[in-house]
Amino acid sequence: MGRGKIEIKRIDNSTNRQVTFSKRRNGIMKKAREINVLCDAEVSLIVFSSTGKLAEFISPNSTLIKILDKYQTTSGRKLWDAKHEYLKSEVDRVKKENDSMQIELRHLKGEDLTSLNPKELIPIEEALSNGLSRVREKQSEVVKVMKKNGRMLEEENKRLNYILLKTQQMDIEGNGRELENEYHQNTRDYPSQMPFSFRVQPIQPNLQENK
Amino acid sequence: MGRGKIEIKRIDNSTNRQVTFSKRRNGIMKKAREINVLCDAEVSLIVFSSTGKLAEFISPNSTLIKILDKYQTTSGRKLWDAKHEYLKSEVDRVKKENDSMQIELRHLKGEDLTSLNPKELIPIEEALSNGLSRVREKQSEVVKVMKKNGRMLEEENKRLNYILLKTQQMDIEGNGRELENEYHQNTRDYPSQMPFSFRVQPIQPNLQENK
DNA sequence: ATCTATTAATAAGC
DNA sequence: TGCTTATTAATAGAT
Repeated sequence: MGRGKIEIKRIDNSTNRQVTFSKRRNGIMKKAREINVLCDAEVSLIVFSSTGKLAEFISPNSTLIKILDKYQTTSGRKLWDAKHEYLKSEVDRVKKENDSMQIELRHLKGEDLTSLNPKELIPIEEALSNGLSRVREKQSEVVKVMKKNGRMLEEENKRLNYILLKTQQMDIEGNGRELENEYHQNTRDYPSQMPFSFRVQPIQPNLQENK
Repeated sequence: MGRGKIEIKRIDNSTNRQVTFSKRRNGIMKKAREINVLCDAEVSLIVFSSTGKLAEFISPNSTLIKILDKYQTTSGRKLWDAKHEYLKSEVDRVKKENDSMQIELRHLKGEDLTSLNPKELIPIEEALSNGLSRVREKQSEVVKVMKKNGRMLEEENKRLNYILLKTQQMDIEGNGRELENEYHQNTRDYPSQMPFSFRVQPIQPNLQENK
C-alpha cells in the first residue's frame, strides 16, 4: 500500500526505518483502538522502537494489569513471581471460604433450598431451631436484667412518690381514702416503656384495707 | 476499506462483530509482525475477544516478561508492585467479607450473642424464624412428594383395609370400641420418618366419650 | 509534515 | 470459518 510494494524484512536505511516506524506505529495504534471499539475486544499493545521509544495502547475500559492477569489464567503462562502466586492462591482460598459461607448463610435464610435433598434439610432445620432457641434464651436474659433494673427502679420510684404524697397529704388532711385515688392516678400518668408483659402490675391496692 | 465505510463504534450484531473481530485480529497481528520485522521494533500485542478468546503477538526475539520489564522501567509505571499491592488489598477485602459473614453465621447459630444489645437480637430472631419456616415449608413440600410417591398411599391403603375390615366386623358384631384400639395399634407399628412438627396428630381420642 | 499513487485491508455477501 | 470483490484505508516514496 504505497507507491511500490515492499518486502517484509528489516529496513536497512535507518532514517527510512524510523519514518516507516512512525507511520506504522500510528497505523497499528489506530487498528488497536478500532478493534477495541468495534468488537468490544480487550487490547494491550506495547511497542518499542529500535531506539527504545515506547508507544502503547491499552483498552480504556481495562488496565494492563487486568489484561495480564487474564492473560496468565487464559494462557497458563506465569508472569508474576512466587510471591504473587502465593497471594493469588490466598485470594482464591479465601474466596472459596467465602462462597461456602455464602451458601450456608443462604440455606439458613431459607434460600436456594431446591438443590437440597430431604436429608440435607435436617441439619439446617436443627441449626435454625438451635439458633432460635439460643437467641430467645438470650432475649429472656436481657429481659430479666431489664426487669431487675427497670421494674425495681420504677416501682421504687412510684412507691417513693406515693409515700411522699401520702406524707404531704396526711400532714394537711389526715385522710387515707383520697390517697388511694391519687396513687392510682399517678401510676396511669407514667406509662411504662417496657413491653406489655413486663409492665408493672399495680401494687396490691388493698393495703389500706389492712389498716 | 470494504464494500462500504463503517463508523468506528461497537458493532451491535453479535455475529457480525465476531466476523469483523476475526478479520481485524488477523489484520492487526500481521501489522504487529510487520512493524516488528520492518522496523526492528519490540512488540507485545495481546487481544481478548469479547468471548474471552486470547490472541497474541510477541516479538519472537524477545519475551513478554522482558517487554514488560522494559515497559516498567521506561514508563515508570509499576506492574509487579502494583500487582502485589492489588492482591494484598484483594485478600484484605475478601477476608473482611469473610469475617462479617462468619459473625453473621455465628449469630444465627446463637453464638457470641453477649456482645449484642436487645435491638440487635431482633433481626437475628426474625431471620431465624423466617429461615426456619422456609426450611419447614420445603420439608412439607418434600413430604407431599413422598406422599405422592407411595409412603402415604401405603398408609392410606392400610387405613382403607382397616376400615374395610371394621365394616365387615361391624356387620358381624356391631361393636365399635374394639376397632379403635386396633386402629391405634396399627398406626403405632409404622412410625413416621417425618420431623416432629409434621407427624400426624392422633385423631381426637375422645370420640367415644361423646357417645 | 504533506501529498498521492499504489497496495493492503476489509465490509458485505455467499 | 473461507472465498470473492468492490470499496475504503494505509502507507511508500517523493517533496
